[in-house]
Amino acid sequence: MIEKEKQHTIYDISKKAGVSIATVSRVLNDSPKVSQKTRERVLAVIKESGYEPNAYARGLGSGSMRTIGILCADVADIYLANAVSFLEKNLRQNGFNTILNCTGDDYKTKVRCMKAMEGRRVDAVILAGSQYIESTLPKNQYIIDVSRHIPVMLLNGYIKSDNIYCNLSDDYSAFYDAAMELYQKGCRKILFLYREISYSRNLKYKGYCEALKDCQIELDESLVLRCNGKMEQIKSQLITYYKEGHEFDGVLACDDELAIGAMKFAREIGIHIPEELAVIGCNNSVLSICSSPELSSIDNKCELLCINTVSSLMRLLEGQEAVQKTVLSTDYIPRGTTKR
Amino acid sequence: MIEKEKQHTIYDISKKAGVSIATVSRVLNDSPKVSQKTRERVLAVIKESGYEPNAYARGLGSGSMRTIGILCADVADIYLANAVSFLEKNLRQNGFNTILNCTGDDYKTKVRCMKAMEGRRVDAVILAGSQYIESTLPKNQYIIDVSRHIPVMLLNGYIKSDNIYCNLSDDYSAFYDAAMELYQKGCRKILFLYREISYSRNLKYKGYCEALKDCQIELDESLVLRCNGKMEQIKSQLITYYKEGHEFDGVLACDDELAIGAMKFAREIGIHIPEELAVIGCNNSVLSICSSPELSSIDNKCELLCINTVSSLMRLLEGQEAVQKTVLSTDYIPRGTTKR
DNA sequence: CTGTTAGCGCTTTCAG
DNA sequence: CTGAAAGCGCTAACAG
Repeated sequence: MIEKEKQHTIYDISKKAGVSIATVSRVLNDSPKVSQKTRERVLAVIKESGYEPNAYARGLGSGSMRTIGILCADVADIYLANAVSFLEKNLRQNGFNTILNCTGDDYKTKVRCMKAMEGRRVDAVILAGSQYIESTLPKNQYIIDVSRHIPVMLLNGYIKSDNIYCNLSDDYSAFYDAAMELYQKGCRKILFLYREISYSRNLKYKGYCEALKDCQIELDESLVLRCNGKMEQIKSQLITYYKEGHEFDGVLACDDELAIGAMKFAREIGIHIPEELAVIGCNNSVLSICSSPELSSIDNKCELLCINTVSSLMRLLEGQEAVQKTVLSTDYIPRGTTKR
Repeated sequence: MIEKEKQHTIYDISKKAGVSIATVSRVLNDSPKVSQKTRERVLAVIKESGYEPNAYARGLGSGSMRTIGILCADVADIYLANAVSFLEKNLRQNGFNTILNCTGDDYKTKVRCMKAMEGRRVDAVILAGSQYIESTLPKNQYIIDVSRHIPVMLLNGYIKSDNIYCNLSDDYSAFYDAAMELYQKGCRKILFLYREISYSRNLKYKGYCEALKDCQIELDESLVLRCNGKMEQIKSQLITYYKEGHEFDGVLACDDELAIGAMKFAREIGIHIPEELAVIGCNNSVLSICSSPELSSIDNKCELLCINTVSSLMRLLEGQEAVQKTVLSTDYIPRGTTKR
């Protein structure tokens, strides 16, 4: 273990440049009230010594370390990975760093991480993914608590409360339209696949139900199936389900992995896609173009959602107003699994 | 915009609990020299008021905010997303938060982000992915500079220098073996697909070359192809390449997406996989099981790499020694694209 | 334009 | 076991 070299402070710089620390601070913060000459001298010293201002001290002094907290269930999830990537890059362009927490689905962990973000005095927190919205109001209190201090941005979640700002994709319409699409392709028994109950899942489900209703198909609850785990498990779960005697000619899945799991099930059983079974996924992830036939999916405009979120946030942080709820419409991307 | 509620400080707590701030601080840091009674009283006040200690101030006082910086090219990349997910969860279990920067491939941005991490006085930085190692030594100076202050952990990169610790998968052997596998399946013209030149890519390439040599196949440089972009672009790039008259009966790709791009090319042209063309990818990502046939791939033990990295780091931060270079062997995962 | 100085909220000796 | 007080490195009035 080598000896840590001590890092320079503003005092070192001020001494070397022959000015006060205030002047150095002004230079660091691009204050206009520094003469060109002084500024240059200070900058030269800074460059030469490789000085980086201590962010803690800056944060303490100014009340902000220009940091945003992002919570997501797991960045290993493709959709969330994309979201975090867009968010982080956007935030950094605006001069903010991001602290990331992958909280998983455990409620206690979510709450703990959220509280910890407060301790770190982040300037705002972004909750990415609808997993953060609990079905009962009191369980959402942990979000509202934080919003009393700093803005909370929800990505694909909605809570109506002060200082909470929501950007979501129109999952309801997306699934209404997708179910309609399947109906028009001739499907009459449409399997609805989901993972966890979540705010977003419920909207999707409602869209699905409403479409069935409008097509005068009675809702068959046995066609609403919850799946867990990775591809292989999804597949085998469906095989079991099928062998129990359930029949279906269409699949509407809450994410692309579920949809591909269904395709793998079909291949194993010998059901033809799209002739005997049409499939629509969601998120329009890279997975959808890996399979063959390629998977029809729903593009929920992740990037746009993220851009909106960051720009709202920047506005808020500058003391301006922002819209509390923005719903973005989605695009249906037809591919091979619905071709007939 | 609502009024930000002012957050509690250690003074509020000390006043309410009728003790000095030093005592509160001791309670916060689990110091043994506080009487049980006092501790309980203080804890009660803390809980009741929802107080969270200010991390900046803590960092300033103690010299550490228990934060690790992670740089990666892009978390939207499946492999890196997995790595970041494993790293973050592991770090948090050890009481560390992580600041994430998706730097992209631009050298200047990498350097800037690395310097910024110093300013934030992170306790260490982890460079995830071999994109951070430049081919010429002076360009790696920016990494060495930081390592003078804090440990730098490389994931899939190697620089021999003090206070830099490297965990890598054995890409050389992985690709040597994979090329051998293709040879044994009868391939004689093996296309090597890569994206950027990187430390890892070079090892893979060496493995490929060495295997060819041992099989007494002369290296055909026209079979070493650099691809860019997403699946569609990879596919069309290969179509062009093929139409230019290049022939090959095997593909060895530096990541799964490239491999699947090759599969899509083959499907479009009408080349049968695996009969006429065998394909091996790398990373054993979820993509490899989405395609049909499923893609043979190389499992490079991402999780193990991350666990090792974090545990080395924790050891270092406690002042203990750690191994400077650890190479993990990989697993070849045979699937449908190499079945003959 | 520049310097002085009082915090920011916590940690950490040093006394008691 | 507990408290007082000196920093930690920077920001932001306030004076000049």
